[in-house]
Amino acid sequence: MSYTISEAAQKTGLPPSTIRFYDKEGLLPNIKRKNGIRVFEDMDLRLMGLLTCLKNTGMPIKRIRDYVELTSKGDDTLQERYEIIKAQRQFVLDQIEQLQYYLEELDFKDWYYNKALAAGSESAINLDDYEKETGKKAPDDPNRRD
Amino acid sequence: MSYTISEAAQKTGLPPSTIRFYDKEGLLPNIKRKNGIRVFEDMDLRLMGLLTCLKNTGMPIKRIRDYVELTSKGDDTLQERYEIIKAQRQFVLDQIEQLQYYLEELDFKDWYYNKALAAGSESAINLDDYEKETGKKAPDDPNRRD
DNA sequence: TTATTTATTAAAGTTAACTTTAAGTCAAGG
DNA sequence: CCTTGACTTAAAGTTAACTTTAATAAATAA
Repeated sequence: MSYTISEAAQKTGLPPSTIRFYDKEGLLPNIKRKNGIRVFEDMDLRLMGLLTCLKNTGMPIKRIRDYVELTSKGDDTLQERYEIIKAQRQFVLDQIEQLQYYLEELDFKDWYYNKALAAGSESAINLDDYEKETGKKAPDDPNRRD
Repeated sequence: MSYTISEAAQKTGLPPSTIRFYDKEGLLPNIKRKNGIRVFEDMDLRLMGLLTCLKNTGMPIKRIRDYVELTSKGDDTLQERYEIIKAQRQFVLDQIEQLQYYLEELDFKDWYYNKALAAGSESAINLDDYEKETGKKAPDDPNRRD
């Protein structure tokens, strides 16, 4: 199945301008052309899915291009490509861990505002209650007056 | 306890230039000054911790400033601040979910390159093996030739 | 055939979040 | 007192990842 750029945009969720930008940056090698107009195949759409994965997990475009270029060089580059994927996988694991840490900070704030709203004032809050009520340790509260 | 900007930088992990930038952007209200020089208190450092949490979970600086400004307006703004925190908390949950989805794509790639390296070539890979070996569904592979 | 829509390019513009620079001020050690 | 290092500001510069513009060409509908 073949697609125009606007169909590819539809299918991938990327605007046509971004697809052209990625093409120009070398992220989409071997896109076919018919009278100068890009013709996308399913393989291209699947590649864009991988690009989106790498991009949305924080890989810079330069590095994505490196990966794509290695891919087109064939089996000689398997090890190098594997290292890139492994590193990115670990990077995602680290990000999840960090987000889970930040989530705890926000959980505390959620508790804090629930308490404050129930009492009508922040000044009524006893931070020790957080550990008593949730079993979790309260993170440092910016509003605490030392 | 009081700190200079470089001590605050040390403690928060933010460079002094960034702390000054945040101050200028209104993210650090009421920083004390002594002869024009900033004097940071523990409360300020804890606020910076919250800023880092909000920033690193994707909140734009403008919105962080809104939140900080509401905070300094007192109990009248509790509900509004709570909405911001609730939304950010949900945003973090969504991010974690998305990262877990992308992780599956990278898990597949990890499997793929292990197989390819063992066989010495990508062409030897049978994608059906992924589901057989891991019980997980293989995501679309960009290298598949339809 | 003509009009409209969709495609193309190169180049310039945008945005967020800093960072660097330059010129000057303050504080501490010798 | 003088030098050295840390602090100050405003303003300009940087970077990544796009987006917009303008001018043009190809495809599609009437």
